[in-house]
Amino acid sequence: MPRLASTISTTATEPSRLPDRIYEEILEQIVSGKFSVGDRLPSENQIGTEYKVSRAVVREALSRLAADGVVVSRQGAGTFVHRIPGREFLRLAPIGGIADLMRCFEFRIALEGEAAYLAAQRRTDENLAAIEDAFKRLEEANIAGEVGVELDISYHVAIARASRNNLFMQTLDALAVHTFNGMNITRNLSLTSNRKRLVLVQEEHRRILEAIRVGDEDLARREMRTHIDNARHRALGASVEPE
Amino acid sequence: MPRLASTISTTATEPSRLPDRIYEEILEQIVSGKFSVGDRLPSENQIGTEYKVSRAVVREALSRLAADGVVVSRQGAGTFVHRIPGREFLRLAPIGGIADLMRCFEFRIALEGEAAYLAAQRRTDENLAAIEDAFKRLEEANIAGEVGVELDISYHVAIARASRNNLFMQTLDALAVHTFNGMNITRNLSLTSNRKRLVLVQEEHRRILEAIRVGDEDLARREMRTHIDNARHRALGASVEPE
DNA sequence: TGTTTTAACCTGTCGAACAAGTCAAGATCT
DNA sequence: AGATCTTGACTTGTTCGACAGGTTAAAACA
Repeated sequence: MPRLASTISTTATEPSRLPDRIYEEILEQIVSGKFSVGDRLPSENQIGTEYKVSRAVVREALSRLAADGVVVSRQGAGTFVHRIPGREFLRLAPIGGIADLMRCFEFRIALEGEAAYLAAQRRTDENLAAIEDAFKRLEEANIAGEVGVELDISYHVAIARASRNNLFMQTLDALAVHTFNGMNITRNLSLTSNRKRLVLVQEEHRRILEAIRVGDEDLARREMRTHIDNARHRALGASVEPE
Repeated sequence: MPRLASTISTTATEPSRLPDRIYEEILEQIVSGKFSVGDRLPSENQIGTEYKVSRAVVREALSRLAADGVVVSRQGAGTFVHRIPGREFLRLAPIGGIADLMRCFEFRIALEGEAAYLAAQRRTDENLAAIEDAFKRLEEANIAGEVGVELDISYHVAIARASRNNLFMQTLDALAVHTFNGMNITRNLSLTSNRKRLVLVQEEHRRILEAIRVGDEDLARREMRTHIDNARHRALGASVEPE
């Protein structure tokens, strides 16, 4: 049975009420993987001793975690981990052939279009810097003549992150293999058949980035949807017509 | 200054822990309009006296309401109403509080809007019949004064199915499980008190259904997005601007 | 060996006490 | 007379101890 850490975090953003601190400490321990679903937490008295707070404070924190569905308490037995937030809520079945790939593009148009909209609305300077960094790395891969699929994914993930809604991030993660295949096709073909195409793709990336930079939400959404729709056509043009 | 009601609800579905009961009682009072934003609640001791519970129980309940953003407590001054959620909030019993609920709504607007678009484009006669069946069942539940979360989900799932893209289905299915896992379904009864709202929601459902029937893709998307956005506002209600 | 009992431990609740903070009324100053 | 300061009552935040009700594993019993 893992023990909770024995000191309260001293980061500058910690809340001022003790129950709020203990809530976040315990939550962090659970999210970071120290406990699995079904594991029993230390007793209220033990937590109070470790963190040098009274049992009432611990109870408030645990009460909130219970309300969040993260733990369940059973009188006499203890408090158990019930659900770990932030863990992936979605696992997608493996895709089949071309038709599935097309469906994946279609899904990404909805998902990433909206993520770009929210990114334009909410991005922080850090978020923007991460997108710019990914864009720059893509630029370098283009110049070096490398495929850069993973860099392309990084660019898209940075935008999903800037949406500041983890559901978008997690869904994109679940789509990773599907996304990889789609990007792999389009970037390989662009490399081998037409360098002009890479320039075009990067221009689309640049347009999305600019819309997010200036905070034009509708434009960001539109540019992202167009970009993925174009990618769909690029992949489609390279393959046999689907059923 | 209005006083809280002096008895604990005796409905069959009340939670078993006292702090949970007090939480719901106070929340119900706030949602039902007994307090306005900025109003001060009775003191902890007063609430404890009225409900015949100890102050520790009251504190746990208020701590949760504070975490939901519904109240703010100032040491020495009292506890004040900060935000009044809509009635829908009572039903949804957000896991992780208001912020998580908002993220979920946001995500659904993106995905279900697009699913409705594709459903309008692609639905078969069978798909349409399934949506109509779900709609009819919702109608019957409304007439009978029952509220079926599962029926509502069924309606939305039937539309996602008509998109004929399994990624939408899988994702919304996972989201429903994620949202309702551990959800407190005990507040369904609160919804029966507002028939006007049920009529309004069902009209929105009907509009989506019609758009899908006639194959108007953009209208279907728009109506679905509006429907979920409205649901968001019904849940979150009027509020003081967040920090 | 299977069943029952028991003791240690756990969460749920209560109540008292003290610390820190708020705020309005009264006292004091200009 | 108006502005400022002081004070006391009240409030929330936290600690502590006690008891009630429940769990569970070990010990006792048949």
